[in-house]
Amino acid sequence: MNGAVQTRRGRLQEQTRDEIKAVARRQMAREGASALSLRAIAGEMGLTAPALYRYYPSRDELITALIVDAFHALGDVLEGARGTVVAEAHANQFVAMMHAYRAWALAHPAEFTLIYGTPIPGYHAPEVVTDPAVRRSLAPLLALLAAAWQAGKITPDPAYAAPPPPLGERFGAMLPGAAGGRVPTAALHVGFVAWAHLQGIIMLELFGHIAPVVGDPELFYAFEVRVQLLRLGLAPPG
Amino acid sequence: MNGAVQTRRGRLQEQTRDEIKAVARRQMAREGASALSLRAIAGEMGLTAPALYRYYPSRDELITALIVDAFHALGDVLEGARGTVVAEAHANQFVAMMHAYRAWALAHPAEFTLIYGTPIPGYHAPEVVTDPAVRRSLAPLLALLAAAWQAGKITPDPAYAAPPPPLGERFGAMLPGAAGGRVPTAALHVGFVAWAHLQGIIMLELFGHIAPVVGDPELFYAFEVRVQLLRLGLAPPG
DNA sequence: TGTACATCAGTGAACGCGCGTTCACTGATGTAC
DNA sequence: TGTACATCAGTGAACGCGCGTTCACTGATGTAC
Repeated sequence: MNGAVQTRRGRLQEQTRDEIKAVARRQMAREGASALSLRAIAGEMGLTAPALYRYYPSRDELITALIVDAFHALGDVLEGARGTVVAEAHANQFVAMMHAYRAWALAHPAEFTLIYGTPIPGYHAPEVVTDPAVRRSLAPLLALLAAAWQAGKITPDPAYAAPPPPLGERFGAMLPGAAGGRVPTAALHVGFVAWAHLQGIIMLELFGHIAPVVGDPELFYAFEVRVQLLRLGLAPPG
Repeated sequence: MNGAVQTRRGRLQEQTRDEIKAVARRQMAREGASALSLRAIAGEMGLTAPALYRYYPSRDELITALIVDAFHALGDVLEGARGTVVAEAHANQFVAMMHAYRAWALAHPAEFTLIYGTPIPGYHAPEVVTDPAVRRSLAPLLALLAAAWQAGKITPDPAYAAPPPPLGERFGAMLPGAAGGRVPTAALHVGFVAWAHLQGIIMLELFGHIAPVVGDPELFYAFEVRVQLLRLGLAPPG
């Protein structure tokens, strides 16, 4: 019985699947996410295109795998950044995570574009597969939010004191079941907006719309990260 | 001499060029900006592909024309929205313009994506041609900012009181020569950030990352527009 | 330990498709005298 | 007003390319007795 422990062939399969994804990522980095081509990947691996069908049933499923991987990579990076800062320094954790977020996006533009850029024409991601990956990617940020709230370190910007009720209801569902200390709507709202703000700026920077205006995108971004600390009411780091 | 006044053939030329662009826009709306194809456009017009070379020397030049048009369309929409509100009501103008901005993006996702989405692989926009169009698209917003400042209606959020010097220098160059009443750095900074914020949210919404979280993107956006009024220190509309 | 058999990775040819661009051409439209 | 000529829009065939996917196949790897 070839049960939980992997058989030799199984290991090789997985290894090749990983190599395919690695080559695909390299190729996306060069040509952009939408230029992904099975033939080119196979060529670079010294294989013929049909061989790839042993590993992925279609181009779309390969794309899905790359998307899932990208979300997980982002989540790992955020978690890693959080780990470099002592647990009590919530503001410093936020700063570290959001800088890691941007750094990852700049270092892996194709993967970032794959998950947050223009959807690839003709491809539609199966949400059942994608959804857990999305959640995982943002889990470290939500965990920080919940921890900081529980520690009494969050005082949402007054502008978010009373969001209209329909928004309030939805934000309540953001945190997984028992994830946090009943984080209130305003904190979730302002947290989501802070993420959207920085995420939006990163997209704009990546597509060339920030640098021409501000000159130094890194400095601009760092400033905005600190502004988000104010919005969250997290004391800025010393 | 076929001087400034157009010859008959010239008029027909321009008419056909416009039709090509219109068909291209329809096609982008269906298949996405990167699926733009000369053969498909020609087909839909009842022509063969080589015929298009009478009107555009290459696919890339057609794309450039579409980009320039999109920026101008956006600028026109903003200016139009501004015109629907009395000149003294700066806050109301801002609200009207930013809602028109989003409405245009949602109504013309392909054109919006063309100018603010993932760059089309293999295409690089000639900045000399593109740059004036970009400026034109944002001119109405900058004009509003300058007018509101001159009227003493702007009090930038304290967070933007003292941006780091390198940013300050750059923002000074945003306004064209004699455009405004010496709008100070802080106002330009907060204005640019307000634009980036809303622009980023629109991109996120368009690519499907807002609705799943907030339920009602329109409500969410309207809330954020009003928050930007606070950041600008523009009294919110009654 | 050795043999017979099943599994499976990878090949090579082919299908049918679409792409941008070039070229020599036809036939209609406009111009000059 | 009529004729000769130049201009130019559009055609059809072709070039060379790349794509995802299918199919019957070969040959190596692993398995069972």
